[in-house]
Amino acid sequence: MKTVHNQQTADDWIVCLIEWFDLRARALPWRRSKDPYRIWLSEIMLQQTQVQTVIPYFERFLSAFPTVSALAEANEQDVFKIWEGLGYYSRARNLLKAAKIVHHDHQGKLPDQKNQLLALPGIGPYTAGAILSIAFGKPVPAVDGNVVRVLSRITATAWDLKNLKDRQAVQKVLEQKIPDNRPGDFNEAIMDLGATVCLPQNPQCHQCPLQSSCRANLLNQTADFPVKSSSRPLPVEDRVLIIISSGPLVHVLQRPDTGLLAGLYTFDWLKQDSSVSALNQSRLIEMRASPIVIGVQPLPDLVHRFTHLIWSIKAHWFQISEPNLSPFLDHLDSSCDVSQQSAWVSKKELKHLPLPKAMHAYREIVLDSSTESS
DNA sequence: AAGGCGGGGTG
DNA sequence: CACCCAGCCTT
Repeated sequence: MKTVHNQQTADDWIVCLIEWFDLRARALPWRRSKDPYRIWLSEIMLQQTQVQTVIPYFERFLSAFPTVSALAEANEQDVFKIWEGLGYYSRARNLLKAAKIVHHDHQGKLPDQKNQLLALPGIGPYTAGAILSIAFGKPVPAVDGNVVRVLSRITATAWDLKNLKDRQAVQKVLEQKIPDNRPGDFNEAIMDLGATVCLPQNPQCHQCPLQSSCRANLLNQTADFPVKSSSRPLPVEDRVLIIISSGPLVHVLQRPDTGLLAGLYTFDWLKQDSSVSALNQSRLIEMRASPIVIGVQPLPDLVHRFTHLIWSIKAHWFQISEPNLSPFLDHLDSSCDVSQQSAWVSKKELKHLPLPKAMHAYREIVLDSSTESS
């Protein structure tokens, strides 16, 4: 029968893919066991984050918090410190929240039901599918960016990575094709293929196990799939960073618990109620005029690019004679003058605070400077 | 449906 | 530079 024949050839790629995975699967730390906690942890870290970046973080996190219950007992600052530099810090916060829920409501065992997994903070459709298939052997697809790209090319369908409907369409297709016997391997195989062969740019079709069944390849149109929606230019924020130190103490701020870099620490920012640089200059001049200022030195400029905006940072280091911010309060960002969000810390303490990458170069400068005894 | 949310690899 | 990565959450 023609339809039957077409059906079989249309799915030939699944067998080829699994055979390829048996030969070429990457050896990754989280593939050494099926411990649901480890699978879960790896999938959270891997959200929007490349494998090579995650590996050292995964090992370190697991050493610090070997089990769900160990994590559930941890405090947020310790979790943030392990997570420092990995980005998307709400993942760490949600992971800790979820660990407490699993510890208290599920006897420390990650649930194996999709709705219960989706109810945990930080677990969405992709991560639930990955955990269900890899840790629990259930035939549920795990549709990430790689999977959309690979399926878009195999079927020559104009799916868009960012389109939720398109991800659901891919999910639907894969629900019909995922093998009951090896669902986790199937999901990981597609992702491995996407990460090592079916690359976003310049896919290596000559070494692809699916080259003879991939419609985009046969049409010589791999560049047309998936479709990419146009992106807007990133807004640039001009910021002036003020590092204030008094003897061995440095002043830091903890950011609010929502929004950009929530819960992490930075140094002070110059108040910027307008983008007029002349105003910045006058603020700096007034601050420098304070009698408690011992010296001011310029620090290197820095441009830090986020996903949705750019910080263009100019920085100055104020050394003052006493740990007292009051002469500066009119000129510093107002979120700093109240409560425990504002703190004077020693260099040793500074080393243990979670700081975003944008602050790391400045932290190094502060830590490297010899503590000058006046 | 759209935008916020880090940081890094790659051409 | 642009693109995008084993996405999720909020509005």
